[in-house]
Amino acid sequence: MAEELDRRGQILDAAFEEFSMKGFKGATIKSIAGAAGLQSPALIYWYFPDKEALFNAVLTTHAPLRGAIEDPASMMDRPPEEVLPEIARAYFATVNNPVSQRMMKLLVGEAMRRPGLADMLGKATAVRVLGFLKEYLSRQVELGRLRPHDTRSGARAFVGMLIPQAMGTILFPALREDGLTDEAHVETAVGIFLEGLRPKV
Amino acid sequence: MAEELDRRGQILDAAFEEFSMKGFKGATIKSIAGAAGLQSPALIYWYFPDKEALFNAVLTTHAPLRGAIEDPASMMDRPPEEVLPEIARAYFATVNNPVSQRMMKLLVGEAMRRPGLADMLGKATAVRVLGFLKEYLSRQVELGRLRPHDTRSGARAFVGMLIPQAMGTILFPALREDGLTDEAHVETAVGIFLEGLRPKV
DNA sequence: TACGCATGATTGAACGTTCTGTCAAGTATT
DNA sequence: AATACTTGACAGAACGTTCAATCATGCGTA
Repeated sequence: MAEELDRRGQILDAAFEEFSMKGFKGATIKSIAGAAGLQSPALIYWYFPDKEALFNAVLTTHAPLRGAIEDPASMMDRPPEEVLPEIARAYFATVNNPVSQRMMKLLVGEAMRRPGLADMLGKATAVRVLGFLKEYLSRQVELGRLRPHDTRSGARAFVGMLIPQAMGTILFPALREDGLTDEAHVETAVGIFLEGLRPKV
Repeated sequence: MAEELDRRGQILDAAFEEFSMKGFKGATIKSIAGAAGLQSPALIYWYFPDKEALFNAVLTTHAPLRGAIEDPASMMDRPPEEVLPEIARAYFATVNNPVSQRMMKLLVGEAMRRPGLADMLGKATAVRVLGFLKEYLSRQVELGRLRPHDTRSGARAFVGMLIPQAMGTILFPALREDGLTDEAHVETAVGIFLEGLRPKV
């Protein structure tokens, strides 16, 4: 049978699903085994030493959470009118990816109770993205394409502007009821941001 | 003894602490009883029918989560240069309140796995705040104090700009390492927003 | 004042269930 | 026959919850 080929992968997939839906405590070895189509939960212990190890394996397998920024270096000198919408669209693309959605739910839900995970998540994602954006904004200020400002703040402001719309897809469907599309939001938000930082003449 | 007066309150406080730290599944009746200084977990069942009811009681007692907006009606006609920083500061004030922090951790952590709670949270908080802001921005456009734009987007952008800085205090301490203060961020972010929506001459 | 008693509050022990993790025995494949 | 994998049964602990028994307190009655 083709589907029996990778038992480990089967278990990992089921565990990912279960953990992201119910959390670490809420998902049980039995429910994971059931979701994986195993006849006995004991089989999980053949592939993983314990529940915690399975959880970590799930985390690291799906970990990449590809940075939305493809080629940081090449972006540095391109104008913000091009780069910022690109970043925003890449951001919404990952947010709309079902696998990424599950991963975010899992990470955020669990990070609340695992300071170590929160720290990792913060450093790996937030700091890296904000860090790049800060560098980029500073460079654009240098080039005279943006008004001088506190780029730490600018970076936060830019990614932040996208967050409520993203939360609408992940967590609060009620937010989407006014019908604002991602694309429309990108245009307006990026417009406000660029206009707000346009160099004075 | 004064502290023995309100057993129910004692249990609620302990449960709030435990639930917010460990989540619904992670917090046990025994650990809550211990935190409340009870000799026996059984006593909890004198005051609450079961664990779920205790959880709901915690939620509703601490529920208010006071809207950061004091008097919506009076704000509508005041200029954005005044109103927006006020809202932003009120926002950071609640974010820096330890009780609110615990409540947010509890709500966010649990909302990931309780669609009903997520929906309530979305409607009660997000939609209300965004709704008010949208109205306010529309009114200011009407008054000619802001450039015409999609105010659904504008509202999201404004509250969003504050979120990354807020996450730094609640979830990702690593974010604060660059030393940006709330006040500095409010000034820069509000500045970008206002400049970005300044009416064309 | 003294006594019997109702009532709310509290306790330790116990119950049934569910959980993680183990084990010996099995099957298939090489 | 040896190895890799799979299974049902099971041990031990922890879980939420129940229960009978106890305590403290105040009230009515003699």
